[in-house]
Amino acid sequence: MGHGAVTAAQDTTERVRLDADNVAKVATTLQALSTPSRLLILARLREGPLPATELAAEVGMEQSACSHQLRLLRNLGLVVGERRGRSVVYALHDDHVAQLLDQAVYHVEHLRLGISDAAE
Amino acid sequence: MGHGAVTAAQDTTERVRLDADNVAKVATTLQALSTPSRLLILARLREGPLPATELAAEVGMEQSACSHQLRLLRNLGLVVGERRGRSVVYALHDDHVAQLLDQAVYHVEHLRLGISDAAE
DNA sequence: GGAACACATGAAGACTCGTTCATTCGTTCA
DNA sequence: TGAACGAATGAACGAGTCTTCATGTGTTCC
Repeated sequence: MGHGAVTAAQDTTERVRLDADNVAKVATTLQALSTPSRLLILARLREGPLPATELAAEVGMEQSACSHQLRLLRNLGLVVGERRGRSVVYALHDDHVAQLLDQAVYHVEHLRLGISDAAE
Repeated sequence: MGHGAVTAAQDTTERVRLDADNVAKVATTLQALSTPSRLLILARLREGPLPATELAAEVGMEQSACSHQLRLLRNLGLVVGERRGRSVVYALHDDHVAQLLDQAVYHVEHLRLGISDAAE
């Protein structure tokens, strides 16, 4: 069963390792999760694959805007798109993506927050 | 228990829930982890509390730049700063922050990547 | 009080990002 | 082939972000 994969940073994991190389990669990847639109896209795809147009409709974006973000997510290896007829069906690339999503949401929701948010 | 699909973050977790309200909060918080400078700051603090100036030195930032980012992280509730003499000692606010960091790094490192990164 | 240190803050500039608009490419079907 | 649909692309504009420079606030010690 779970050979740790899930509980992720727990037993499998070493320390938080951030060599100057990794930092950029991690930052870039996490930036993909740092915008409402992309977050909605990923959350929707987490429930299952979907053609681009339907996806755009469900997250309330214009087709073009959604396509731009999908390209970004594709380039980062977070989602994949496969042609099926005249549609392109998108899906999460990995289970790591799904877990990253889940855990991120989980921890953010459970942060003891005195958040002001307005960081001006 | 395992109602399948998710496995999410541990067993405590429900589905990935992203109401329009949460999305903004999650996105904003994750954005704090989406920049090399802040990622380095958090990673350093994960090893233990540190006065602001030493922190800035260790991550190779100017005092001012570091202070700006620390304010942002403080406003998000990710770090806390406590005055001790003429120094202000910073630390991660929560264990959730530490785990979020660890798991994010873990998953990003393990993503099966055909990443191009250059997203143009 | 005044000097020296530690940190915070404001303003400004370069840069990046996300959206929209218009157009192009690819596929299906009559 | 040509019309219609689905998706990708490029240019461009407004908005936000991160850093630097200069200055302000708070604290310690003489």
